[in-house]
Amino acid sequence: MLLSRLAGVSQEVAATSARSHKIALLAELFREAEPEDARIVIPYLAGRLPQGRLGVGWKVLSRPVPPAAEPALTVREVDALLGALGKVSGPGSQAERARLVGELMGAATEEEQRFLFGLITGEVRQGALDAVAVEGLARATEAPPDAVRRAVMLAGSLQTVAEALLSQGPEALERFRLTVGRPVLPMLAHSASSVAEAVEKLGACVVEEKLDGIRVQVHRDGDTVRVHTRTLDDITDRLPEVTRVARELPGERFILDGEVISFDADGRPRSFQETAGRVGSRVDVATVAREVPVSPVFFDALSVDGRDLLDLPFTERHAELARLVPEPMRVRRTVVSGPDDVATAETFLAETLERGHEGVVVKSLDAPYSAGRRGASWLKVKPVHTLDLVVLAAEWGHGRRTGKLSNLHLGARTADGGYAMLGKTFKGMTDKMLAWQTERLRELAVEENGYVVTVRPELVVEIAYDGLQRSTRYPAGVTLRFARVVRYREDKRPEEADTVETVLAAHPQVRP
DNA sequence: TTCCGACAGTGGGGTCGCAAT
DNA sequence: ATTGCGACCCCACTATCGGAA
Repeated sequence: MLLSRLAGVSQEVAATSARSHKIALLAELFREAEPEDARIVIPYLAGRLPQGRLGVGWKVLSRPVPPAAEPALTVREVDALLGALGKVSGPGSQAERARLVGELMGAATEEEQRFLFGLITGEVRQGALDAVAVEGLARATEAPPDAVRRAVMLAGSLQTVAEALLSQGPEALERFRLTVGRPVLPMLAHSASSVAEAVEKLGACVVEEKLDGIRVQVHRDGDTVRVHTRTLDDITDRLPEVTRVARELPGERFILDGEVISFDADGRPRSFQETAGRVGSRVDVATVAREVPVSPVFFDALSVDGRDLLDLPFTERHAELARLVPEPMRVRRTVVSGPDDVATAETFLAETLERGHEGVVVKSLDAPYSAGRRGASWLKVKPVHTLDLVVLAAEWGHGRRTGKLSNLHLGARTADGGYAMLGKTFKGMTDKMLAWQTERLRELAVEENGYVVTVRPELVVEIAYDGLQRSTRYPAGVTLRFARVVRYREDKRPEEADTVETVLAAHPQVRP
């Protein structure tokens, strides 16, 4: 198949807003693809590269290359070139990668260049990623969409399932079963604004502490242990403690779901930054493991002794977990009988926060383990802090926010009458707010430099955030975690905004 | 007809590792 | 040694479509 056909469909998909039409367009192309092309075409149209990241980014791709006049590239040629690109390493590799990119781009037409750029930078922006591609694939092969989704969850990738489906038809789906050693997509939680709201939605439920660490899926098959992240990367080698723990548990074959986190000498959780830094270290793991040891804490069991537990209610999965994993290595929890018993949940949340944790996850007692779309049976609840800050500058947006001032630079007052920037946010704005702030900030503009428009510090905005963290980037030595706009405070003058001092005082455990 | 779940898009900060300067 | 870049961790929120109620 020619790359130009693919790039053309991608454009068509981007041009329509109707999901049903996107699915129809994708299905048509998938039907055309030869089985050998499917391996490439499916992920490309889902906006991903089969070989993952390449070590090539926006910087290298932005160098202009004269486009080819006529489309001639096949998807298989592109795949071969990108495969070679991903393997380049060592001294001189950046130049070699740039050369290969130039070669590829020079063989592509203008439309193909645009598509390749989006594909490699991960910004396809056609309004159709995995979920829509799954629908298209189901349509093309006449397989039930739910069965395809489940197979994708079990295979951990759309690509594997697509290849099997297109070459063997719908019967191929039955071969995708839960297998110890092969990671599956993890079940995720939605958000609720209070435990009362969460318990109201779920009825009888269990409330578990939410640890601020790294999600892990641990597979043990005899002496072999593998540890995977939320995105299914294999991080076994970085976590010798987890391997040791898994080998000592009284079971030969199992899959457990949990979190790794580092505790200090007093048993209090260290900051996310400390845990993440430790887990991210690949060099001299033995040393960092002594300095910042991590502990696995489990909350679910997907498979025990060859038994697939995915479709069992949570209560039964947890019973299996409890047989296998002793108390301190399980997440603390409490059972709540229903909305009449919210007080139990609230007390548990307060205690959990007191112990230094992030919040809680409220889970339905009878829900199966599912990464598919079965509604929200896990709901996380975290405390939200708010501040009144001053807009110091704003950045022009991209994509659907082109022409709008989007990303706000947020400042708190300092003792000397100035402002210290605490971070940025683009979250929480409605289209109406976006239009309004673009107008208003333009009036206040004093300087424009590339994407950044500096303004007179007059606009006060209420910001919600999850907590403070240390920063080397910002002048106060701290920054807001997950800042988002709540509303503009036109009733407030900048002199009434919060100060750096009050921000720091609200988070005594975080020091610059 | 209205409501609501699922999805895509829009980016945030931090840390690590590697190559280039 | 320091800097720049890319890969991955963590993540919130809104708009929109389309099926469920």
